[in-house]
Amino acid sequence: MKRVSIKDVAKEAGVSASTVSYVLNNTPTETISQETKKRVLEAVSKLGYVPNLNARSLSSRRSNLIGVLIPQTEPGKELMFSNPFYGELLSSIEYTARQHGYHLLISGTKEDQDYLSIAQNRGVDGVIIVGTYPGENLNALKTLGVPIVLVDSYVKDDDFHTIGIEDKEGARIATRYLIARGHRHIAFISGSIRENGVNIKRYQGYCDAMQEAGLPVDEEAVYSGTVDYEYGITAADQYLSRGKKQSAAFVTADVITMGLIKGLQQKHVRVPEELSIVSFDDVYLAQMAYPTLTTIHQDIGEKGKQAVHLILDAARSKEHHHTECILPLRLVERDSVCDWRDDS
Amino acid sequence: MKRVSIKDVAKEAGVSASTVSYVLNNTPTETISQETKKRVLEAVSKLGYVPNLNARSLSSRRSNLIGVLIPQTEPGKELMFSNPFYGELLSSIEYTARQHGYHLLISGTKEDQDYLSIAQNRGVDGVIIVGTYPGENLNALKTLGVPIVLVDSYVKDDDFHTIGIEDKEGARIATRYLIARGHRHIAFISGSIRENGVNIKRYQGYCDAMQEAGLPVDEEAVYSGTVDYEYGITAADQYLSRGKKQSAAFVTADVITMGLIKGLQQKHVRVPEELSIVSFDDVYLAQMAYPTLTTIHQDIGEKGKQAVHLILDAARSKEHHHTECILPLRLVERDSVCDWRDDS
DNA sequence: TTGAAAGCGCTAACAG
DNA sequence: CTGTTAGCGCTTTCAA
Repeated sequence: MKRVSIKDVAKEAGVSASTVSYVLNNTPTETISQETKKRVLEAVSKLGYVPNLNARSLSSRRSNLIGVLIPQTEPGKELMFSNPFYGELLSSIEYTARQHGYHLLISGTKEDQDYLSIAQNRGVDGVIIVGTYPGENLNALKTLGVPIVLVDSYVKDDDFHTIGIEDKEGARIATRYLIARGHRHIAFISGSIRENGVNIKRYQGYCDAMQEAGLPVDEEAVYSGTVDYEYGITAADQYLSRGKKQSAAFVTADVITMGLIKGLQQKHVRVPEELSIVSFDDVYLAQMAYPTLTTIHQDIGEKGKQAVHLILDAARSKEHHHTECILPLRLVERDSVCDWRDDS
Repeated sequence: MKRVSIKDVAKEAGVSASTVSYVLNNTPTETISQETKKRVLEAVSKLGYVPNLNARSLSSRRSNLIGVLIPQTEPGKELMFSNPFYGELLSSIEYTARQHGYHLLISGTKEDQDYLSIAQNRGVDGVIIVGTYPGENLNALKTLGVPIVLVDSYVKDDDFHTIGIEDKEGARIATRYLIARGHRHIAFISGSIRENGVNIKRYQGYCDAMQEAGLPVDEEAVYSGTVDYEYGITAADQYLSRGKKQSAAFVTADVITMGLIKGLQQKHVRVPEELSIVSFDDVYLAQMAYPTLTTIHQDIGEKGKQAVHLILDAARSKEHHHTECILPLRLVERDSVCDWRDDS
């Protein structure tokens, strides 16, 4: 029950505490004889010694901890996983971190909350921030002096590394695809369109594709709410009450699409016959859906992996050149789109 | 950039470091004058002081950290969130912990990995373990000397607190419901059936209900695999290759059911007309499914919340009486079940 | 009501 | 090649 400390090990092995430390950390500047090393290792396993990482962190100023900030989608909501995207991303981050001997300190965040202290508190070695936050909050984080990776944010700042995807291009591909299938009235349905967020880029891509094809962007065809299932249902209602004017929609998140389809089905509107949909993300939901979702695939696992690597690399090299990583996107064709045909 | 420490605050306020500590912790044994308190607080906010929790943990032996161990469903898989159940549970745990000033240290675990050290390392104040693990691994955790909560495990041990649901009863309710709807050949489809796991209880509940009704439990009607979408598809294939002998199935996880339905749809088997399904969990998937899932609802949010409370209470009271918390279940009727009618 | 001092467990110069 | 020493930032007796 009594914790065994480095001193106990030292005593057992008949060496000093620092020697034990050197052996355990493979300290490059010190060189220990095989004999001593062996004795120390034996003492360690005999006593079942496990280093106290808090103490280590105190004196060495590295914690092997990575802080992860996941946005709470909605202020009122307590759950951060209303979108499976976060779960998949977090999985990948956790796995990659663990491979490298790092642990994860996770926290959801309320908009108004000062998440700076969370990190500062624990002396994390780096912070991964998912989503878009107001700039002033981010600025406070700089004072931490550790690498910070922004996932899916277009905040440009030399002090932050970023990892994202070709949001605009993805939206363009999606929209073009619908146009190629004969659709001319195409809705854009997304979560909130915020400065430096992904949705504004996707909106631009959507507009670009429409304009390229000489199609007007109708104000009424643009739906914006929150990134969750419930909003999808709401959007379905709005679509119907606005007169069902589009034959296709580009939706910026699979989870919204799920709700949209559900909402439409409840009103006996068929997908894709009456509304073709190209979605975004390709989370596992996309295959579970009925119909399965034609969607812009992003490699969420890779996103998480790269985020961790950015932290580790930055921590290692100590250089402060900002790195930007953009992952490619591709369209996956499934069953939520059909050709447009004139019913009138 | 330079971290401000308690000493800086002390200097600024013209008091000693210990006084600052007293003020910040509201130490009950010490009593500080309003005047001093005010000066300290002013200095804190002026300097933007944030306590270093590692240091605090070192000297006070509490870390305000809760360790959470999430099983990696499959040895080969790197992702822990193949089942949205974990995401929802973790959300709730995180939220509750944060409300109480605790942070979460999460880790996936490989079966063979010694997750003891993860916790020991960081001096967590408690550990929440989700799922079933081999007993010997758990025993090692006892040496930590902190409260441990087992979620969804039937390991009985005075050193562990447990939180779970009425698995057996839930299965009984589900199976009885199918029987009441006229079904006589009912499949049981689940993840691996392990000692002390939930599925063995659910299997028992299934058997009980069958026997009560005088129905035989057919070996061939029992399918067991892994708790994921892919297995559901596999189970669909098996069901067909074994001759489609059952008119209904009780499936022990919504995520498996999703795969099952998909697998059946691919083979043009209709749900519920050809196979009625009662599922388990009622994760958000259940409503997204087509058809929506009739399923045994469990309150995942409550489960996470209680898990955290068990830790906090145990840490506070220092008593070591084992607490057991069992949450109720109920059937939610949706669209994946219909009455049996004789087609032959 | 406050401060001085010891120490939590570890690392990192610096000696030897 | 190894030990001594001095902290890391905080809490907590104990004394004043």
